[in-house]
Amino acid sequence: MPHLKDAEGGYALGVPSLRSALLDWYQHHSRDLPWRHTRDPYAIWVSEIMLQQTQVATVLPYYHRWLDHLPTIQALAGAELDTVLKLWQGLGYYARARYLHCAAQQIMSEHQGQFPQNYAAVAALPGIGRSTAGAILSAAFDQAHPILDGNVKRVLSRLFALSIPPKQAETQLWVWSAQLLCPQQPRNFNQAIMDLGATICTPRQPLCHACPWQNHCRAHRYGLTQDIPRKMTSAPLPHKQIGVAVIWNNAGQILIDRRPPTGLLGGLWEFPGGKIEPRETVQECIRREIREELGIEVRVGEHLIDIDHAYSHFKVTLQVYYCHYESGTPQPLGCDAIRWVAPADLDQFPFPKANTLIIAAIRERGAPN
DNA sequence: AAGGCGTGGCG
DNA sequence: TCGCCAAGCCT
Repeated sequence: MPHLKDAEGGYALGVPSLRSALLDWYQHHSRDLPWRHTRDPYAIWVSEIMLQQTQVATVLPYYHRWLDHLPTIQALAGAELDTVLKLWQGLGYYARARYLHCAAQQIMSEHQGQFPQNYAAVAALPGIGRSTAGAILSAAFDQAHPILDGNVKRVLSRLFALSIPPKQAETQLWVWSAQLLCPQQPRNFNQAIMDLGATICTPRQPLCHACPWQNHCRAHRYGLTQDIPRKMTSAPLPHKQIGVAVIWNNAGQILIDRRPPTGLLGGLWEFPGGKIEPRETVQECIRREIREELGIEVRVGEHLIDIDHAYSHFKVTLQVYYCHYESGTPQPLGCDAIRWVAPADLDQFPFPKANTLIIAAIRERGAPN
């Protein structure tokens, strides 16, 4: 298959020359990344999961710390979920950590503790989709499976001057990625095309003068690199007001709860609270939420801090108040678990980012009067 | 099959 | 301050 057609079917690109140009470029311009120094499928798997929707610089410290604490599939499978989430704290998209944990246990029971080497078995593991399966199998075992991450989508969209958003052309992009993939050097080719997207074919101000595919690239030829890939228009994010309670008891402890095991921030600990309803004061909201979620009565005291935070699909303002426990026995009505914790022990639990700011504010303010 | 799902860096 | 974007997957 010597040539590829672009989206309109009107042009042809020479596959052998594209492959060799990219592989030659990669020989001198590859990034030195820690997961490229190993063939251990576990380490490569961990890196690929961490790298989903997350940049290399963010992943690096998490990657090293993770492998220090959980160096093998067996270690991960035997760890507590709290330990796993604590190692993941701050990386976001926490389902990734839950899937890693679950998949490790699955590998222990179904694959004798050995990471599977065939595509169907790998893609069947939770958290591993088509692209991550291809990335792991090509990186660890040099198997010829295509990948399609954000880098590859952007590179191919420009190479072929794709006129619609990549989201609407997934099938076409997969075909291009598979047809371009070099069957003799799948590991190097997949790593190379990702490096090309990360260092040359960047989202803004691509460095076309240094690109091995400059003379093949339709977007560059037509002066469209700034306009491709085309982006979907998105609605503005809703903004919610949340009342949050830092509830103290007479022993100087604070009440925290663990969120339900799935969904937003699933399995993480937090300070209890909830959405402020229309025509409701923050204080009323907090008393109501604490009654509904924990079954206890509290007195709302001094204001601690307001925290603005943006999630992937909405924004929040957390209005945080010190509260005092008054009556009732705390029960996990709207959550997974609850605990009274000394302020010094809060660090032991996995909290989402916005809640770590609350912990810092508690440390500054100290206990209420 | 769209929408849910975090966080940090950038212009 | 704000919106956009980054090595996607699951339901």
